[in-house]
Amino acid sequence: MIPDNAAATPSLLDACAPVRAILNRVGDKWSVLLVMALCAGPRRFNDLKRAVPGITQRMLTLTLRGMERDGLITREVFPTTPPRVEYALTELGRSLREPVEAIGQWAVANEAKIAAAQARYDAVNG
Amino acid sequence: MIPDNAAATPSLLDACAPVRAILNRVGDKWSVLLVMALCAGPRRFNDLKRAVPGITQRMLTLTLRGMERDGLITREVFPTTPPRVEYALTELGRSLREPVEAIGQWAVANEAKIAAAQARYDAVNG
DNA sequence: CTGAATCCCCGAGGATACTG
DNA sequence: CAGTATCCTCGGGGATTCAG
Repeated sequence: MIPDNAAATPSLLDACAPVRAILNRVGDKWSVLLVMALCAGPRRFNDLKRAVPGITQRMLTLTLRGMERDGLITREVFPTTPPRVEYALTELGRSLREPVEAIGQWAVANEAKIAAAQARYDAVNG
Repeated sequence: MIPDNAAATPSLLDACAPVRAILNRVGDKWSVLLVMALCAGPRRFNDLKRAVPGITQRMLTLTLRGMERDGLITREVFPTTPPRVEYALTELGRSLREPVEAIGQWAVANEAKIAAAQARYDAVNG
């Protein structure tokens, strides 16, 4: 529960509300992997399942649903037999790649520094 | 557990390993709020606790520890009575602000689109 | 004041089986 | 093929208490 003084300091938490919603998706392991998997073009359900090793059907469905709800991907059903469903990034979803890749490049660029810092920290502490 | 065919498709998951480590921190609610709280300058423990409404002592401690281990912040102890500990962003921590703010600006810029997409989705579905 | 330690709960998410 | 339904566990994280 938010304490009583929340109204006195709303700026930080409230201002970040929409940002955090995005961060929850961006920080989500499966979402990021799916965005990357969909960069090349539309893909089918089981195709994505194979492209993202380790994901379960459940999480694939849930993540795709969430991303579709956020308008990041589209879901197109072809009424064939067997059924066929294609997922594709929307313009919005593609535009998300840029800032996400900025984070990714920061991570790659500073990977060594972070590893060194961790090694230093672990050496001093247990 | 990663399935046996992990070795056959290592690129996607493995290439993202360091990135995901960062994303776990960037996507972390408390980490982001702490980075923002520390932007203005060094702050003390209880000062941060007040600045980030809703955070518990436990999570504040754990998050600060993690960020210190990653080399994002420094922890300086002043052997006074009562004890006094100041936390501050490192150069690395400050450099993280840029890509994080890129995400933030994307979120703000596309907030309306996302809300609209969600409203559309919710109108069609339950 | 700055933590460490403890308890506990709840929900994300994995495994499995079933359906249109 | 593309999901849905069900069960279950595992750990993140909140509340509380103790310590230096």
